[in-house]
Amino acid sequence: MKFSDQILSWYQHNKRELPWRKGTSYQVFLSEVMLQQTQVKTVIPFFHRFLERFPNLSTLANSSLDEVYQVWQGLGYYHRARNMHKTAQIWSALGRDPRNYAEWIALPGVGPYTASILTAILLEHPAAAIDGNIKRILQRYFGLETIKEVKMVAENVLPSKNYGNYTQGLMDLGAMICTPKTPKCSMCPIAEFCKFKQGTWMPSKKAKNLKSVRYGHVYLCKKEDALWSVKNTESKLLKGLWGFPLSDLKEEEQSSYIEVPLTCLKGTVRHVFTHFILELRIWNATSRIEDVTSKWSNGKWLDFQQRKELGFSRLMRKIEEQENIWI
DNA sequence: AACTCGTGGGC
DNA sequence: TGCCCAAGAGT
Repeated sequence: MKFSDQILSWYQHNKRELPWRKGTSYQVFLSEVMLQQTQVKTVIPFFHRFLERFPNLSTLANSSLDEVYQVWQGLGYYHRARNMHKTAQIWSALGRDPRNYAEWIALPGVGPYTASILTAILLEHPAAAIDGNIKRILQRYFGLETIKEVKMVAENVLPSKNYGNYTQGLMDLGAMICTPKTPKCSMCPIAEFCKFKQGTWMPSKKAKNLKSVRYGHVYLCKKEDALWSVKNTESKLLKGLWGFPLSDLKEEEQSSYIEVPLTCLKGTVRHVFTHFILELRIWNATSRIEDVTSKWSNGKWLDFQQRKELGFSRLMRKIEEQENIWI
């Protein structure tokens, strides 16, 4: 049996029931954006929450970007929220669904993978989507090294129909059987001719990435029940989200960034990002309200209830959670 | 072409 | 625990 037929046959009997399968084009699109670099299990609650707030394309297109950030908060990679909002407006103005790969990939936040899989699932046109799962399966099965080889093979093994099911079949196989660590080869429908299973191919080792630490300071100023809060419009990291006044980040530990005698250190917080570790010192800067509010002048006094209505990053929520202890 | 961009699952 | 890495895209 052909490679693609084995995948299709396995998928028919083993597919996962996921909330976006058999959904509208808008729902499938939303799921694909949320799933970029994010596990299915993490996405599911966010997916439902998002649809509750923005049930269809036009409600999203007509919303404000801040509302989108509010619903997206905690999911990470916030440029996705920004691009989704833009794409919704373009798509909504178009008045119909994109008709092919070129129209999909022209949209902000839609790259080669997302454009391919939407073309396959929604249009049933041939398109070789390559994500982490599919790359891993093809590399193992055919013993491939470079991404160039993977792309060629992916095109060559495409079926002649059922492109959506075939692609999702590969994804499910990658997520459930052909996992990165300890794949379940005994349950795999294509183990017989797999070069990895046969032991004739092994993945090349990756250089391990050493995560550097960056240091900074967060300043909490309290007035009655409110904390001085600012929206990040400057740095790309956590852009568009709200938080508390944050110093520039440095490679070395440093004394307080603003030149005032802050003596009331309340604690530290460590937060792990993809490419670095952030360590912040948290200050009670209430005695320096003037300094802080003039340096971060575009802020607001927000109480707990008001902050709940805005998009805060997980990092800032972590700090906020312990506010009562610290202040 | 590397870097940047979040957060949490899972082992 | 610390570490890899997840349905990648933009620059």
